[in-house]
Order: sequence, then C-alpha cells, then structure tokens
Amino acid sequence: MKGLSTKQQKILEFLRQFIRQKDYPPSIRDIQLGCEISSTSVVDYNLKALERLGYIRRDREVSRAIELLDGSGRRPQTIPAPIIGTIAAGQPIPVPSEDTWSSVDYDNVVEVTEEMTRGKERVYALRVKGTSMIDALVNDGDIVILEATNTADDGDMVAAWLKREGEATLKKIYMEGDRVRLQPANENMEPIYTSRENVEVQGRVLTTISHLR
Amino acid sequence: MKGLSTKQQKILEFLRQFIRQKDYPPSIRDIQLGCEISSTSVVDYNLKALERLGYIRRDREVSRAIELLDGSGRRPQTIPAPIIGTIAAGQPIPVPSEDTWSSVDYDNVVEVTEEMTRGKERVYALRVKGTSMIDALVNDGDIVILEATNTADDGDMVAAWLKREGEATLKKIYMEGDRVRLQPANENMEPIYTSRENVEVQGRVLTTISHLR
DNA sequence: TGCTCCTCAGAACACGCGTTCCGAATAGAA
DNA sequence: TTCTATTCGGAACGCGTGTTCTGAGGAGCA
Repeated sequence: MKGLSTKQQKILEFLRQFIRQKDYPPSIRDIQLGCEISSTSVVDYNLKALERLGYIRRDREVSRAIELLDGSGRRPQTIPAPIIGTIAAGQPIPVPSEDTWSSVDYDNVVEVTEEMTRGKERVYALRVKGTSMIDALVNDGDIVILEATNTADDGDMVAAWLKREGEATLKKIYMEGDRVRLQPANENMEPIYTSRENVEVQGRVLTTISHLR
Repeated sequence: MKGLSTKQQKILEFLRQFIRQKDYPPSIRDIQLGCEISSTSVVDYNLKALERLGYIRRDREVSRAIELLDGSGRRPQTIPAPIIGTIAAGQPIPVPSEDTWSSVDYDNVVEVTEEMTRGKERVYALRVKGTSMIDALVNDGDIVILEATNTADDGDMVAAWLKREGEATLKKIYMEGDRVRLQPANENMEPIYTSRENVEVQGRVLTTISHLR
C-alpha cells in the first residue's frame, strides 16, 4: 500500500474483515473500537483521507454507508447468473427468455464476478453435459458463462447451433465470405467450415469455469 | 418463492437491488420508501417474518444490519485469491509463503466465490502461461485456483513438479504402489507413469477459470 | 524560536433509525 | 354474524451515528 499511514491500513483491513464477517459495513464507532482509535473524529478524518485516495466511497449523512473499492476505484461485486439448462452436442441449446433475469430462481445460479462478465448485461450460464465439448477445452460438468446475443465478432467464442447437423457446439467463429469457420479453442484441432445459413449463434461465451472433483 | 406475501417478495427484491447498487443494506425507512409501504412498523413486521423464514438475518438495535441469506440460509461471498505467479511447463511452480494471505496485494487478485473454494483455506491462484497445459483443458491465460497442500488423494487434480524432467504439470494423480499415474483431465490423452520420489505436489486444483477474449 | 500543515482528542449537536405501543382494518373460521 | 388471528397505520421514544467545532500536540522548515 503506497501512501497510507499505518492507521489507515488498519482501518482498511478492519473494514474488509468486518464486512466479510457481518455483511454490512461498520459504523464509525465500530471502527473506533475495532482499531482502538481514541476519537470518532480521528476515524472520520482518516475515512475522508481514504475516500480521497480512492480506497472507499461514502454516502454522507447515511449511517454505515461505506463502500469498499478495490484500490483503483472499482469494487468487486458478484451477480447471480441463472443456470438455465445444459448444453450437450446432440441437444438444442436452451435460450434465455425475457423473464430469465427478472424472476431469478436463487437456487439455480452461479455467482459470477465482474471480471467474468466484463460488465455485460443479460448474462446466463449453461452446464456442460458430456465430453463432446472437449475440443473447446470444456469438460463434462463445467459451467459456461454466456452473454445473450445472436451476433458475434470474428474470434468470439460462441455457443452455436448447427441446423443441418442438429448439433450444438462451442467454437471461435470467423466469417469468411459466404462461409463460416468454426475454430476449436484447442488450436491443435482442426476447424469446421460451413455455410452462414447453417449457423445459429445462441450466445457469446464470456468465461468457462471448471469445478474439479 | 413459497409462503411469501407479495409485500415480502417486494421487500426481498428491493433488498437485493439496493445492496447490489450501494453495497450497504438499506435502513427500514429506505425500504419503506422504496417499496411504498405506509409505515416503518409494517416494514419491521415483514422483516421479522422474513427473518423467521430464513431469508435474511438481522442484528437487532444496529442500523442497516440486514444480511441477505440465499434462501437456504447461507450467503454467497467472495474472497480475494492472490495471484502469486504463472505456471508454465518448463518453469518451477510458485509456492505460497506464510504471508501470502496476511498481506494481500489487492491489485493482483481474483475474486473467487465459495463454490470455487469449497470453503477451503489457503487458496491462491496461478496464471497459466503457454499452451503446454492443454491436455489439462487449460489454455494460455487461464486462471487456476489452488489450495496450498503437499498431499493429495487419488483422483485429485494437482499442480505437480516433476523433479527429474524439471517440468510443471496439471494432472489427476493416482498412487499405484511404488509408482504414480498422472492422468490428463482430457481422458482421451494418455497418462504418464513415474516414481513417487519424482513427483512433488505443490497444490490441489480446485477450479479453473477461462476468461475468453 | 516561530510558523505552518498534518494528525489527533474530546465533546456536543442534530438527525438517522430501530423499536414499541395502541388501534384499526382485513381475512378466515365457526 | 361474531370471534380470532394476521396484517397494517401512525406516532412517539430514545439510543445510534455522522458531523462539526475547538484546541492540542508533532513534524518539518526557515
């Protein structure tokens, strides 16, 4: 930590610990007790300094309104991504409907961080069934985080439905004139070529998660 | 949602939204305004009901002390896992030291959810360099979440150092008498056999994350 | 020494905010 | 209907809590 007094570091550490433990921020007097500081005004003083330096954000006049930032001014937050089904080679890919996000079933979600969503809206998840996606470096039971979209840029990893073959696949997509090249993430594997009309992009893959054993 | 009045569902939804937006819980009067409820006592009444049903937890007499539970009584929380280095085939694997977790550099972490750590302590992360781990279904730039340990059970995916070869690898480990079988996650690939003494387990792989593009 | 800037102590003030009490609706059962 | 339990309205009480004011040490500097 650059430019922080030991007292400020102590406060910051206390904040993180308190929030992790209780899930709500401490009051100024909580901090005072927890960090053995003699006066509330000292806490206030140092909180102001921390805010000026971009480590926290406060809403004035509101009790416990301390928001932890990640040092560079953003905060790590997770959002629940609904797991709307499974993806397997021979099955149609489940598609999110409009109310997928409005009425979330909190029993069937993965919490995903902002790094995983890259700030995208309309994010959902699929569970991979079977080993048919292994050339996409995705194994049975893995979780795929997707952004709902029907278009894709060259090089995007997409969940695509091949109409003629009746097959779902995870590949990097490249438009090449009239045809489409579908490239496995494992670049040792050979690409597939097909026609534009044969490919239905169902979502853009943002992240894959593999929970082992 | 089973057994919740519409007012209670509205409060619950408001809580989630408020906390996501502000990163601290609302006061009773915030809820009153946000849900257009006529009196604070009504809010209090319904909060008590929600607490009884296990949807939230409150600390009495403390302002904004509302903790969201995930319906079954636990809450999704993330912890920062320090990224202590990179893992590549021909390089030694970075090992966490004792103060890896005590003085975390918050510029170099991944936020990981409890699903990813499975409640484990001493969790850290490595960034994969190169494509040499592709038989472990892990590509260049991926993140591997590990638990610091020197032992492993059969079938665990481990980060191992092969002394004789001077090589790092990610494999499922199986003890077979005097020798060790190292099995790629991609079960189409062939396992490696070596002696017990040649294998140094550096950590157990809990999760791998692939941020695409 | 004197000056200035940063940091800290202590106390007091004024709302914020959880709590509680009393009644009034409302709904369901007999 | 009448009784009872649940839910709600409105208001007041009192501690919780952010803020602010005044002044005191210290540290650095000329």
